[in-house]
Amino acid sequence: MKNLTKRQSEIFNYIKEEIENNGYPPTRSEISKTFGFKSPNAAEDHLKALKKKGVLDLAAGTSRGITLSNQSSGIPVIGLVSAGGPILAEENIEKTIPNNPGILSHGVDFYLKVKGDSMIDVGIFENDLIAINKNIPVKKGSIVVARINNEVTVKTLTKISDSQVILRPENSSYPDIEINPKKDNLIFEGTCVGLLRDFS
Amino acid sequence: MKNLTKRQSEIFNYIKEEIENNGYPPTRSEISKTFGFKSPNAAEDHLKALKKKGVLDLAAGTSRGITLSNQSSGIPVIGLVSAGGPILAEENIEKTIPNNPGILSHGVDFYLKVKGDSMIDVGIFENDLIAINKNIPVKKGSIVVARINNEVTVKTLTKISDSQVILRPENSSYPDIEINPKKDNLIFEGTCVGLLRDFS
DNA sequence: TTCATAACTGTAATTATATACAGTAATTAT
DNA sequence: ATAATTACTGTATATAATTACAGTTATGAA
Repeated sequence: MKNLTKRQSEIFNYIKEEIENNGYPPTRSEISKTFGFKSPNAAEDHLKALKKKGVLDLAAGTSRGITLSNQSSGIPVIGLVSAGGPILAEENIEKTIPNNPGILSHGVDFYLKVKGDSMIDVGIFENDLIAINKNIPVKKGSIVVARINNEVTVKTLTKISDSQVILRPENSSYPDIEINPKKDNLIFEGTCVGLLRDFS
Repeated sequence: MKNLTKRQSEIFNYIKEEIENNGYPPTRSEISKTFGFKSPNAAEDHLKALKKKGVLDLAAGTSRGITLSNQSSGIPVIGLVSAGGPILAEENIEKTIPNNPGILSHGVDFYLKVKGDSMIDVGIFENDLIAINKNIPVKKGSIVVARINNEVTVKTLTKISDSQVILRPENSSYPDIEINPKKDNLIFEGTCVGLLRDFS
């Protein structure tokens, strides 16, 4: 995603939503009407810019011939997170899978491939994909993706205060993790909103 | 689905595939070209028929204004199965959720909402949705949806022969179920190919 | 037998849509 | 300082697309 401008993001998201809601992409006129453009050419220019940046494709001479490119229509699956850097950095993205609006009650920003057996008591197994929303405020009882001193882990958040955070593995063989957020570097990467398992 | 004719099914499936492949529905001309119609009106007639039968909707005056109706674009979620009758009967369908091609490696014919805790050792919990494919031949080791004397259950198939079938609950508190297919009425409704859990 | 439905051909007209060209103004990169 | 990019207005036009009307032929139901 080659940094869209603010305006380009707005246009792009609108197109995405239209496809989701109507089942087909908007025309230049519809885009113009929505954003108050007085000329359909404003929309045309935006489409060309978005195409140039690789987030969509245009079929020439075709009404509503807008297709979102794979990278932009899919949701990234994060495998192993390399230390440092943001979780959604290119090198962490194992693949992308199609967006599936309407299946889960919350939006999904990315999927995380589960490593280890620390959450088996709540039915989260190795290699399951857990759906993560970055924007839901983390709260007690939620299953969260936390980064503790640059190590990423999935646990149940059982206590959260200024001086102490407790993360519980849902597996009786593992002890709780107690963190002092003033001493340790703790970042919440998101909340688990769903789970996907593929029996292949 | 009010029994489409053979031809109508062909047209309908074509439209479905086009949307999936291109990201937007076909025009009357494109439909006509694909099926060899010499008049775009042949396509128009078909679209009207398909609309009348409730499987799609048409936006007037809108190019490519074809949307698949929910029932036809979604995959049924089966809640409690009433005794007798086919599993996909109207009264068993709790809701439908959007199709999500590309997420699971196998096709999904329906989702079954899990009742009980008999499969928790393999991470299948109450209220999870398990994705079922009706056409994969059941085999040893698969998690299957079986109907035994009209009762529907989800278990691991551990033995299958002419004289004996063993279904194993994945929970040490429950004993294996041994069935004599010659005596008991055993039907395999499908194989579990995936799992979906919504943390709401 | 007659009527409705299905599955088309053929023509035509309105309107929906893509898209080029010529500008303007502000911002950002070189 | 200059060029490129962003974000538009305004006009125009070819063509893409919907959709109505008038038929034909075959099939199955009332």
